[in-house]
Order: sequence, then structure tokens, then C-alpha cells
Amino acid sequence: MNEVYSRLFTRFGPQHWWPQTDGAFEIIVGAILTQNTSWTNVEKAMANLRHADLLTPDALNGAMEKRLATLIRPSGCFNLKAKKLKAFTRFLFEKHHGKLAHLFKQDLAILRDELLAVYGIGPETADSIILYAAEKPIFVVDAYTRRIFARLELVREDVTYDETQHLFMEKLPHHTAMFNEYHALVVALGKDICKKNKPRCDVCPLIKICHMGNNAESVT
DNA sequence: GCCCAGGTGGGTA
DNA sequence: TACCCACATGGG
Repeated sequence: MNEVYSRLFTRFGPQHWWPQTDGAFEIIVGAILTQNTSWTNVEKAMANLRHADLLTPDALNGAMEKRLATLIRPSGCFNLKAKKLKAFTRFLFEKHHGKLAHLFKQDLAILRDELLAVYGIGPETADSIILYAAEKPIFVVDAYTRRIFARLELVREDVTYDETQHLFMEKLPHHTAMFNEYHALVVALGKDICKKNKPRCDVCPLIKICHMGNNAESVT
């Protein structure tokens, strides 16, 4: 796992996901908006929210769901995501006085359980929030992670989210900055492989990555 | 015109 | 538990 990280970093360089100039709340909003959506679309939705001064817990909590949906339209699934954003701020105000610092000061395991209980927050979004917004060390798993590492025969094909996460966290030092880069680098590799096989692939990205075979070894 | 994107929740068997 | 499906826009 360490070896793969070194090679990925050498190959792709630092990815600068969620730069520290973004506030924690913006990161959370982005994590929800990016579900099954490309980042360029999320940026448009975020720009709309910023322009409307809605990128604070208070403002978002007070905004009408319908208005939110209109503003975040470019990110797709906008009605659903507006509902999810409202669900998060409702949770934040009901349990933590609307303060992220109050939410984040909890133990990592408790924090994760609380996030998972919020409507619209699944394991990947919860872990992204913990790693990128709360800056606590947790490994974020996504579809690329499982496919790529299954192909490298480091995990089983049918491995679950939690199993994958456990495996990585067992073998790697718990460093927030490193987990941050690692996840971003895996996504960079996944995209890179997709691009290379684009012209001939019917079932992207599954087949593409299944086809990467020996090339993957040389890339990573 | 088709496929996918930094997923999640709900329904059915 | 294991699959399906809806959500929905914009870029390649």
C-alpha cells in the first residue's frame, strides 16, 4: 500500500484536493454536491451558492429548499441534493448549535456514526467530510479504489467499503495529509485509465479498469 | 445520441 | 442479503 502510494505520487504529483483556502462548511457542501457528479458541475453550483451568500450554516439553514434547488441545478439531482443539504444543516443545528467546531471535536468514531445517520450522507461522503473538513485521519474509499486494488490483487473483487477502508488503515500510518493525497491520487489514476481506453470501451469504467492488466502494474 | 461523474436511499424478492 | 432503480445536469 505504501509502495503504491509512492509510485502514484511520483506519477501524478500532488493533487491539491480541497485546498485549505476553502472553509470546512464549503467542503461539506461540495462533498454532498459531488455525489455521482463531475467536479466541474459542482463548481458551478458552488459559485451560485457563494454569490447568493449561502455558504454558511446559518444562511443555508434559513434558505428555502426550493431556492437551493434552483441554485444548485448545474450539479444534477438538484432536488435531492437540496434536501440533503437541508438535512445536514438541520442536524448541525439540532445537535451541535449550528457549530462545526462542536461537531468536529468529537471522537472520530462517534463523528462518523453521527454523519452516517444524516439523510444523504453515506460512507464516502461521511469519510470525505471527516478527512477534508474535520481534518481527522480516515481513508476515503471510492469505486476506483476497489476496482484498481482488486486488479492489483491487493483486495478481493467483492470487497466491501468498510473492509477496504480497514485494510488501508491497518497498513498505512494514520496521517491526514497522506490519506488526503492518497484518495485524490487513486481518483487521478482511475480517470487516467478511463481516458486511455475511451475509444473502445462500452462499459466505462468497469471494463476499462478490468482491461488495464499489466499496464496498470507499470503505471502504479 | 450515449456514457459517465469525487453516491445514496428506497423498493422488491 | 442482493440487486435494481431514481435522482438529473453538463462534458467528452
